[in-house]
Amino acid sequence: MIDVRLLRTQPDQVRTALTRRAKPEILEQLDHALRLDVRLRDIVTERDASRARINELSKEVGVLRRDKKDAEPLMAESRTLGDREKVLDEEYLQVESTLRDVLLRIPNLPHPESIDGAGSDDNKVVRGPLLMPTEFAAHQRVPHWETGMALGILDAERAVKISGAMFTMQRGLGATLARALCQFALDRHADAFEEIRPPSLVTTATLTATGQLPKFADDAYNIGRDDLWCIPTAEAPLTSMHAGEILDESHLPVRYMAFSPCFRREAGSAGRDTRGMLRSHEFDKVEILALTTPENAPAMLEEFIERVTATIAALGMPYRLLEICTGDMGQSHHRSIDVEIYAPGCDQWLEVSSISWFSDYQARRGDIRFRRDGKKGTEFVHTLNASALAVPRVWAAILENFRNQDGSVAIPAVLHPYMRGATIIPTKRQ
RNA sequence: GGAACGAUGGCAGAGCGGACGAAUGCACCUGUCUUGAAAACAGGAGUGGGUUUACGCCUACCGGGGGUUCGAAUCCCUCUCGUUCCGCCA
Repeated sequence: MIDVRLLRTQPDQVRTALTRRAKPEILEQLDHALRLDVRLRDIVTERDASRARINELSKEVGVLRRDKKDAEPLMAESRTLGDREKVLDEEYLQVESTLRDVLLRIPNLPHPESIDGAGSDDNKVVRGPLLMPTEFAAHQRVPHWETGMALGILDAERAVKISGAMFTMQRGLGATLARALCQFALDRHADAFEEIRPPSLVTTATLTATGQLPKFADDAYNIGRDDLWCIPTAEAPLTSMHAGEILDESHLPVRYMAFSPCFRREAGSAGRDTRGMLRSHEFDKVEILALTTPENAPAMLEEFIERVTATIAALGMPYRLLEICTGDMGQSHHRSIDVEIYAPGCDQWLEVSSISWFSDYQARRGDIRFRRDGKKGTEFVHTLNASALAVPRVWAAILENFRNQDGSVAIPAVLHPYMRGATIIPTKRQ
């Protein structure tokens, strides 16, 4: 959530920043919020004054009563004020919830260094491609779904039978490989991040804090009967761990990592990437996350970029980094960098990690604050997170990059420790 | 799922219609004392909102929401969560 005070005191600054997002309707929302804010403050002022008078009266009534004097006129005045207050209260609640709803839908201010652009075509490659061979062999130009089926490690048909379209299933060494990727990613960051195994179902408040709700409700699975949501990423539960808390500065940064399943309805993407492992309703991911002070956030972003890049590079596949432009950034994002791996079989750059800095946007929604040592008052923390590794796309890229001439697939050396001795996924006949 | 009890400041724990933002203890901060520390003594200290150039003033907050009342931490209703017991289960 953006800071309503900033909007109130520096409306032009906020307007200019959000204009960069290239979505005109945002500016209308700003004006709406501004109008509601004015009205809300009027109500609060009148309501507080009324309360003050009631408090005064009730004290006087107490005194008169004790002295056995007539207090009825004061009581009558108080009753009248009470009636008025009730009316104001109702309007306050109504205006306040409308304002909150409007504010929750206004996106974050982009970072000054984020590049301007209208959509994904304007994203800019800022590093790489690295580890890119001059050319790929013909046997690498086979899409992973064909290789996966041929090797018997991917069973898309049965996944569809069990769960419907856009679900997938790995078997045998394919399943082991998927789990190995998780274990590998977790181990890469265990030096600095506490491992969490969070719940996969969370409350509405939790998904609101990170920004998935209320605006993107259609993208998430809702368990209406119990008012719970399936997490689209571990970012949601990890961020909300400290919701409503005031942390000591000395405890920052807080660093967590988690393996979790991720559930996405993929509303609006029907027909896209339907084959294979590139887009599905459920997938596994290892996420890293930090809560930090505003001044330490840029360094944390750099650290996240280096950590994720090093993890991906260790797998030995071609990759590049993209700076996401203002028009393509997610609602909560202040700045984002994507890591993509090249998959020669389907000839696509696959997004396997998104590294994001949310400034205080999520912290304000989730009410996550910190207190500076020896200082009064509180400030909102900054949140950052990154996919350490998104399993299915990396899995797919491995099947394409490391496919041998005979159709078998070599397993990257860094994963060998997690593969029960396997170094290759052999063809069925072997 | 059933029953009982509970939820108060960083923690512990009083208060059960009026002077209660809330006793007391611990922890914390600042003084005095001390070469320094401890102890002792004195004092200070919560969060949000509104208003003010500012000192400040007002307001809300005793798990959440609603009600009764001139007035609610305190009475009533309701929800959530916790503990214990029973049932059921991985």
